[in-house]
Amino acid sequence: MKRRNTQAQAAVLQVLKSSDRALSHEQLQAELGTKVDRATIYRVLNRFCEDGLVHKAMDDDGKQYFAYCAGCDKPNNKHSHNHFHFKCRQCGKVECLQHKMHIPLPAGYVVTDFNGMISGYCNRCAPGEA
Amino acid sequence: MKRRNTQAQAAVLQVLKSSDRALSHEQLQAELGTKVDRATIYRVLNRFCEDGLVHKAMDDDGKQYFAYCAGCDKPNNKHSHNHFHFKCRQCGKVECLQHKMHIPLPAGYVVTDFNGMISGYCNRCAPGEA
DNA sequence: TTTATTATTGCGACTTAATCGCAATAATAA
DNA sequence: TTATTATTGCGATTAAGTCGCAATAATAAA
Ligand SMILES: [Mn+2]
Ligand SMILES: [Mn+2]
Ligand SMILES: [Zn+2]
Ligand SMILES: [Zn+2]
Repeated sequence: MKRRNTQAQAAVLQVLKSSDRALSHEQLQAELGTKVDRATIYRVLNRFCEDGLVHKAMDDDGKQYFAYCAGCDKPNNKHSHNHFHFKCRQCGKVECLQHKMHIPLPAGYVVTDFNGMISGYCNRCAPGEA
Repeated sequence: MKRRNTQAQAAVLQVLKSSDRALSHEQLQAELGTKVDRATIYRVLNRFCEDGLVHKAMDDDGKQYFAYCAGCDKPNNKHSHNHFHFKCRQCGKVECLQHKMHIPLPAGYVVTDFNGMISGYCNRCAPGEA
């Protein structure tokens, strides 16, 4: 299956690239308007994930967020998403955290994917920040 | 709202306590049979989570798994779930990993929840383990 | 013990997020 | 140009979890 350069993909990628945070399908749809179909957005995002162009993060509620791969680790030239994401319970922002993780696994275990999400309040929304 | 001791809760808790892994709603229902209703299981689990008796972990597919709180951290006597979970793509097992995490956050950020899930292959299922 | 209070349950309907089938469209190759 | 097929649009469908509400049962009060 060779990939083609399409309008829909370009549009989705452009939105992701110019965002400083991870976006939900909902948010992407809002940006794209009627230009791209709902199901298409999902399919495009999944393809981007397969290709390692974008990564996905699940929140506590089982909703997925997508971010363009910018600061991702590449140990021996293999793309890896070993960083956490932070979701603010107040403003809803989801952002990639810088810190790279390494989790010690039991012997014989093999990692294929990593999903880390921390929920809480960002600096703007933190309570007691009168 | 004061809690009551009910059949349903006792049954669910017993299954969770006697399991060495985190269980999905589906798996719990299978264990419990017709003894406890579907919606009740969900409600019981949510109550257990609120009470800090049990913790929840999301997998890549947005499906939740529940584990009885055994080896959880308690910094200054406050329950905290700062450990990862491992889900085997082959056998489906979800287990709590021992290692406790501490993620450095930007200044002013406040954590309320933590969800970490690693996917891959367990020692039994790892490919190339002929 | 009996009665009252209300947390909890069972059941079906509902919501939300995401996927799927399939015919139509449009990138790319021939 | 024409052919090939990856991709799209659209509606239907799935899957996981929640909700409303009347019935039930755990606890407290009498
Ligand atoms: Mn990445
Ligand atoms: Mn715990
Ligand atoms: Zn915020
Ligand atoms: Zn396994």
